[in-house]
Amino acid sequence: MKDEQIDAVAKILKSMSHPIRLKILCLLQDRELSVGDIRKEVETTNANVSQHLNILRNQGIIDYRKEANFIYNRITDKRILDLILNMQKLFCPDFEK
Amino acid sequence: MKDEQIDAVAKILKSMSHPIRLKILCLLQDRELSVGDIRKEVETTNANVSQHLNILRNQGIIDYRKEANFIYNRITDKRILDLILNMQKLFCPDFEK
DNA sequence: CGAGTATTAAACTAATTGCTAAAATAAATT
DNA sequence: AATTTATTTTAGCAATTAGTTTAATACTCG
Repeated sequence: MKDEQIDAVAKILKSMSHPIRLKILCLLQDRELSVGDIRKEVETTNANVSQHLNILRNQGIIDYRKEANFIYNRITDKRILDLILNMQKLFCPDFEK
Repeated sequence: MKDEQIDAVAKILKSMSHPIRLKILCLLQDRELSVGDIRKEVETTNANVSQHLNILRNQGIIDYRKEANFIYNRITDKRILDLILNMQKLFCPDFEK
């Protein structure tokens, strides 16, 4: 890897390396969810979820769609889905896909 | 992924998400290197390299072997090698293996 | 042993991060 | 229009992290 690529990948990993954000990404693997949906799973405040989503958005990992007064989030970067899948295979002994 | 697994994986990602540490891991993909060897590639101080190596050691990602007054570092966790390979494939368009 | 090299540890500063609470925005419902 | 629901933004604080410098340790070789 070139230095630029290393910096870019490190940034991506950094944005994924917070437990709440990693969990959000896992939850969004196969569906889209609103901030409130996520909050129910993650045990924190809406504001906090919103902030973490923002970090993932700024990194270009997720995108959203507005419907009524809900915002539905989904993963846009196919490579992230691939990476998460790989991590599940590697680090979760009981993972099957 | 279970919450425990998420926390564990997040910790691993965090330890890999610093540019210097990610570069160290790339350098160690197929060989072992001393602190001095690494410093030459990474453009920082020995003390700084040493600190980063320590973080990776504490995370159980790398191990070392002592010979004379050199310490040779290598990656011990096969899964990390796998993960790095996957990241190279995903994020480095020109990567072939 | 003593000089030189490699590595680690400690102390400190500066910068970043994570979280909470509160205020602001936006849309739906009454 | 006022209220409710959902989300975002802001400000502030505590905690963590990164990097520099300095000192200490470990080992080799002459």
